[in-house]
Amino acid sequence: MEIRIGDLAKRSGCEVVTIRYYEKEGLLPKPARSGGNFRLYSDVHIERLQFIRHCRSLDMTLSEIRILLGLRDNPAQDCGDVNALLDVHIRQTEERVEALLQLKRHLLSLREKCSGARRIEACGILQGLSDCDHPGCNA
Amino acid sequence: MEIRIGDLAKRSGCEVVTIRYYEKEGLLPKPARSGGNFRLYSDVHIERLQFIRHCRSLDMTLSEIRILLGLRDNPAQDCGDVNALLDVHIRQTEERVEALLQLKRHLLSLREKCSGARRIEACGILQGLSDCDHPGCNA
DNA sequence: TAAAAACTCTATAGTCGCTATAGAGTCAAG
DNA sequence: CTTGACTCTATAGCGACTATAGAGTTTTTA
Repeated sequence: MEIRIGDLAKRSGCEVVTIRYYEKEGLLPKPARSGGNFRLYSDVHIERLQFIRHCRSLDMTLSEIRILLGLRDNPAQDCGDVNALLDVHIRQTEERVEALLQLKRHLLSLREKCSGARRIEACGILQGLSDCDHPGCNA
Repeated sequence: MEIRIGDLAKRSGCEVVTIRYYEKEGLLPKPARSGGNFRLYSDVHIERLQFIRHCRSLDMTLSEIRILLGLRDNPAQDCGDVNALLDVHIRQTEERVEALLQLKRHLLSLREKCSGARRIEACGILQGLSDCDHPGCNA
């Protein structure tokens, strides 16, 4: 059963252009072509694209996904590398959550500096933004 | 007191190229030039760049910062817009934290599928990544 | 004083993961 | 047989930088 790119897009929940982009990036192998030069995809492509999209939904980068696909294509290897990649990814996610929570605390404290509407020149928020406290800044 | 771009970079904790980029983007006004065509910055530029860097450290986009700078340059206006911009930013931050926590839960459950090192073809993680459960995917 | 090192200049291309556009070709239904 | 939906390639744009090349300027060192 061979399907065209539009059907593959619907099945996988991503855009036609994105599929062509994955092909250009070497994540999806080049499919067969019809007489009119349309791409024809088979089950192998469908499953592989779903794998890619699932990884993307987990916020993995395309180069991480490239690595996982490479591992997947060599099934006799040890899967310790897969675990390691995932562990790194989990740790990065935790770090980003921490950074964002810190950021939010900072934003909330800034927001408290202006209680109501007044003139810009008296606004505590803008004044708070001028005071420099970020790393590397020697003001 | 006029300083050159390298000193401004050190003071503000950002790179020389970034300062030139901000100038090109209209966030920093064009500075005076020395006889040898070097940029010469004054206190006004220093303070403005610190404002920009502080906003960036709060993860604001350059267009948000452009708006804040515009408000700052018109001090007679009402500062309700500043508050509104910040409120939107805080809400976006909360949403991103929520999304990342969800993501982390997903990654952790995936990680549990592989307890130790075995052959790739038996690895529960890669199999978990093939099962498709993300929105829009009809697999 | 001259050479070397450090700094600055402009202009251009690359990063990532797409998204958008233009202009042409292919195919199925009315 | 024409309309409309689909597909093709190639190219440019997004945001916020980063990197590079090649030239000019200033400061330090010998």
